[in-house]
Amino acid sequence: MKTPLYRQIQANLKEKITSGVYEEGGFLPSENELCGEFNATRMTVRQALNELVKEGYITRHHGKGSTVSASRKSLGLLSLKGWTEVVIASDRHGKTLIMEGPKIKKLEDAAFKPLIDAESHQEFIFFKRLRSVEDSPVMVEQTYIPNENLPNFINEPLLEGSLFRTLLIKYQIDVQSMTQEVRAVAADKETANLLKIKLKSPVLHLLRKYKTSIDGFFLYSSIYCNTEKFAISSFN
Amino acid sequence: MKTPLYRQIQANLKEKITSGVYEEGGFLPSENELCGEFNATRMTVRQALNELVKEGYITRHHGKGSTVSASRKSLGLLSLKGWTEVVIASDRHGKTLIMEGPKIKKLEDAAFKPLIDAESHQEFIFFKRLRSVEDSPVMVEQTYIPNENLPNFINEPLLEGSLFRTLLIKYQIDVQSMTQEVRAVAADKETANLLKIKLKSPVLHLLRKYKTSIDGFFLYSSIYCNTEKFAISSFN
DNA sequence: AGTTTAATGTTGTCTATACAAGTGGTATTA
DNA sequence: TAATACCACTTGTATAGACAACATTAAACT
Repeated sequence: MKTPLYRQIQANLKEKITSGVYEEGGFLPSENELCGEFNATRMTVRQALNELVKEGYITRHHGKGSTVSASRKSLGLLSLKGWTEVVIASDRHGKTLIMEGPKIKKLEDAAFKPLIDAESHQEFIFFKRLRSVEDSPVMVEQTYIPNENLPNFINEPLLEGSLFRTLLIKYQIDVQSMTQEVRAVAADKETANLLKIKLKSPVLHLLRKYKTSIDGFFLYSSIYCNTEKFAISSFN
Repeated sequence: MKTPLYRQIQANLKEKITSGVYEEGGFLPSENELCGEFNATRMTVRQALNELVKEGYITRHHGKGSTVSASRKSLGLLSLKGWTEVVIASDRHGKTLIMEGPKIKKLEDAAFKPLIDAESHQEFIFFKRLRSVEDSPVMVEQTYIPNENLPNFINEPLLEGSLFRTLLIKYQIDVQSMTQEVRAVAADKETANLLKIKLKSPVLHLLRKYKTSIDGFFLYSSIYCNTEKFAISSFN
């Protein structure tokens, strides 16, 4: 029932990366050093590092070492990284405006139906956030978080404005993977207003389901994104 | 210089999956059986299997075995799988119409510039294909393949109409990973005509760079996709 | 019959070790 | 000086084995 060692190492390193202990572009300790630090063998450390590669946090360099992933000109939103990390990593100035919530709400959005199993009866904590880069709005995100075992979540602000970081530090919930559906749609009136674009402009629509370290605990997110200035990038 | 054992196993299994030796939804041999078949240890076999998971070909089930990935209602195009595998896996009837090519062409499309290093002087084999599902056009794809060590490629048809499969079987080139940029754009005249949608309808634009088992051999692809009927899905 | 227990086969995690291969610096050599 | 050889350190690949956790089936026991 306890979390595997490599997951612990993974979460520990992720925390150090997102908190800035390991700087962007800088090197992580070598695998052997990490073995000592965590009392694990190299294969176990490597498994943790490979997970971080999959999530886009680090890059490995044969013969040299592992570096914290460098900035990318397009925002790496198709990867797992949360907004905050993405913006920091891309050397841009990002702002988040909370338009609505947090508040308790049922997940009635029909678009989510195919993603959800039996949990539709649940209550969720709801967010609606507008995110900008360099003062131009880029995306509108609606997030649904199951209202379970998250004491005081609604009342307290997010750590450094980051949802993922708050879940990791305050509640030991590590977001580990995601599935999503991607569409190009015409912006409706509200979305167009928020993003300051014309009605029916093409916007990217992302429908996401996040898997976490807690079994059965999923996050849901619906994102409308203006890709005129910033592309969305991904890598396998 | 020889390819690692786990890559060989990976390519071998991929071939068997795409050729139907292992049926969709069915089980692969167990890890221990594969160990015997390939004369490798379990860790090596597991590395091959994990790669196939990353590429979306198989799913692992603790205590049961690995199955060939089940059909998905939305087309899993954000994953690595090629069009042919995706359509087969989604139980739909897909057709591909070659609009232009194959022919020799330089890669002058400015959109690709940020993806390319020093290879812009190269000559490429060019394709333009229109792809339909159930007789409704879904995407237009322009593909650029370096014209190196691919004898007779232009003159002979693709194996079962699949580019990836042709490269794997005829030339032992295994497509292993991909980076891409994703945008929502308004359809231009030509694209709208091909996809049978209104001018300036929102379409998904994907700009891709595929990495292969041959060092320095990359494929490039520009895709316009109508997501009204079919969503694009991905998973990490 | 229905339930519990045991056995077996599967994937998941982890240890310990070894050698190959890429990188960068230092010492040696021509 | 300039090229070469060597060394130390890194990650990549692979072996061999062990135990844990999960799933399914068969056997044993009410």
